[in-house]
Amino acid sequence: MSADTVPERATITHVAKYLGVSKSTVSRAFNRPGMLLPETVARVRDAAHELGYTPSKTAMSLSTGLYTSIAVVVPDIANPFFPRLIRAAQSRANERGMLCLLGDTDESETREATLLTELASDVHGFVLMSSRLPDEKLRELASKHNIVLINRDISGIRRVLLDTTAGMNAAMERLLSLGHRRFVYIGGPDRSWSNSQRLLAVQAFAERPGVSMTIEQATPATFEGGAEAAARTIGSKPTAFLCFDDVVAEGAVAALSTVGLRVPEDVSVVGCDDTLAAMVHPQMATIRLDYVAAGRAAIDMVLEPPTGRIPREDEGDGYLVLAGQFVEGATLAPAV
Amino acid sequence: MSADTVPERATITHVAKYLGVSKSTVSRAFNRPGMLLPETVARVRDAAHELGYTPSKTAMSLSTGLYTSIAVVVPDIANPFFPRLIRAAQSRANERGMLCLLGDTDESETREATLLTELASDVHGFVLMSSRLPDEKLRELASKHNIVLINRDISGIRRVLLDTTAGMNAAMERLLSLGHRRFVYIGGPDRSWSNSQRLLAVQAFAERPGVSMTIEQATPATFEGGAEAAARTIGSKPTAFLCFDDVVAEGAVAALSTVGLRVPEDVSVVGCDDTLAAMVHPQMATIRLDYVAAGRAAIDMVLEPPTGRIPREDEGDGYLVLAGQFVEGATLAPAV
DNA sequence: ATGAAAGCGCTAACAT
DNA sequence: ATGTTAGCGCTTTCAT
Repeated sequence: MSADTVPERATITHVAKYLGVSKSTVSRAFNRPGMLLPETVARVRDAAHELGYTPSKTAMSLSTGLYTSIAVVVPDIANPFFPRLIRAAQSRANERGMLCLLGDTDESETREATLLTELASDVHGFVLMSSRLPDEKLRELASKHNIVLINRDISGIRRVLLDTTAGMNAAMERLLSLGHRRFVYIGGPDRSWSNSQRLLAVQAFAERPGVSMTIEQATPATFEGGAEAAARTIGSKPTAFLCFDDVVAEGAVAALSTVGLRVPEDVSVVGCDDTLAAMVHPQMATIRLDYVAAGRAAIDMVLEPPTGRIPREDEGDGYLVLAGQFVEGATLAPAV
Repeated sequence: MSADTVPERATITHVAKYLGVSKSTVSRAFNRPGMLLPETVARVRDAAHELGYTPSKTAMSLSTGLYTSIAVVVPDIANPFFPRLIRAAQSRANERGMLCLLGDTDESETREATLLTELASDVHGFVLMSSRLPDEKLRELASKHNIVLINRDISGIRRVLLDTTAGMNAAMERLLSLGHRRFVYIGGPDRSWSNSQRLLAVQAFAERPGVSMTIEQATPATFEGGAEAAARTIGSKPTAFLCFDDVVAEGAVAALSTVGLRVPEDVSVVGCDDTLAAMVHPQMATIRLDYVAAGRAAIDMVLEPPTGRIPREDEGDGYLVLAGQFVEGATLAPAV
């Protein structure tokens, strides 16, 4: 416990010498035990255990050209949208014998690009969550590297999409049946795929006869941004708020309360992504996403082509849409 | 974009041949540019750029014995306590030219131990956040590997502690001055250092004359667990709740509301860790932690001894306590 | 069934 | 200032 030097790490050579066998034998005892006498395998394994030998993945990778980690890249790990996705990815990666290298780009495009090229020669592939890179850049990168996208819809690049359209529609339908007519949508990041997708659903809904829809953007898409955006919409006397995500939605609840409007008695509020909804009071109506399936699928996609082959554009494969589901909450009530 | 094969990755040899120089020259152009003619450096860099050459960290590590990633290990990345810590660590690691390998152990002791030994030969060191391993096991591992702990207090092992004692005391003092006398503490995970620490503060406070303290445990330490635990304490007619963390606190708020008690009019509630507090309404009083300092410090500690030297037990060094701060919220009011 | 030797991409003495 | 060589820990032909 108070050693001043780190004990030398046991290598394959140590084990080989210790046993008086060749390095190949030791290697095979782990990778191709079938090639060896069962008894030899046992002897090697025992010795390895005794000496505390663990194969160096670094050396293995260099020798085989096969890499054991997958880089998972996110714009901001503290955004509650990502942790569950990451957990699912990491868990699946482990099941498949892989490690996850985490890259937080701090919302920076250049940081993301740098990360990609720097890591390219040392990972099996990439899972890019909500990438901030432009389409063309992503296309270029995907042609060189093994890349899977989450929540970016670019044809020709393998991707998994957490689609909230159906969930949003269900939520709006429900609000309509509760008598709501004057809606507000508090949007999120401009360039984000999730937001454009949600916006589309909302705009289509706004075409309904008798429905009015005020659109405001939360900048940034945080609690405070949501609160400010919500405050700006109060003039339109809305009775129902749809929000980019749960955090923005909580901000809206706070802003409404500030001007004396209670949720759900006076105004109904719906969040999205189910990040906070189940951990707040009153429980928020939201759109639930299948984070586990998404994270798993992304990892399976990166692992699928042993070589980082990119599917041709016309292939239906390499493309997965997971539909989010509307879940009721205590933030919903009949329109006043 | 629809290539069926991955283009061969450029290596140092390609660049060397392309330029008609030796591999050493290419290597030096990147690592010891001072040794070369400025013009040579430029030529090499241009060629490298042209060929799309990026040095392989894998090869570099194998050659130098220096590893470029730090393993960050957490029991559950979806627990909101960790993401900000991870972000800070990852950001600091980047500043120092390092990568973060993420390990989510899914609360499993064995998984954690396995991860440690498997990764040991391929990373520079480990940051173990809220490790679930027993003290002795941790001591043993720390004697072999370069390990830094977050929120585990084991003498002889370098560690950073997010101490909430002062913050809890301030919170309790504040509640006392608001006239509260009948308290409840909803505790968290049994074996957790954070919980024992909080429990200690609470128990000391309970000694105050006139103060009553009911202690109940949230199992698990989630929204639901918090709600159930809170419900069990209502018989003691408490007016103030202290909770293991913000999530548990929100659960308590929900449970109180179920029995018709409003926060803060009837009961005051204080959370901990500031994970949710600023994103919910009403804003929760909580103990704010310096996640950035903690994450940074942990990385700096792993990086500090170029060799993974463990400080002797009597060294004051390798030990950092960061005191959390009580922050007011809208969940506080005078006792009824 | 096992061993010997070459090589993965890079760095670090040791020349020159 | 640059080139040569050996070697990091492992896998993989190719022998035996």
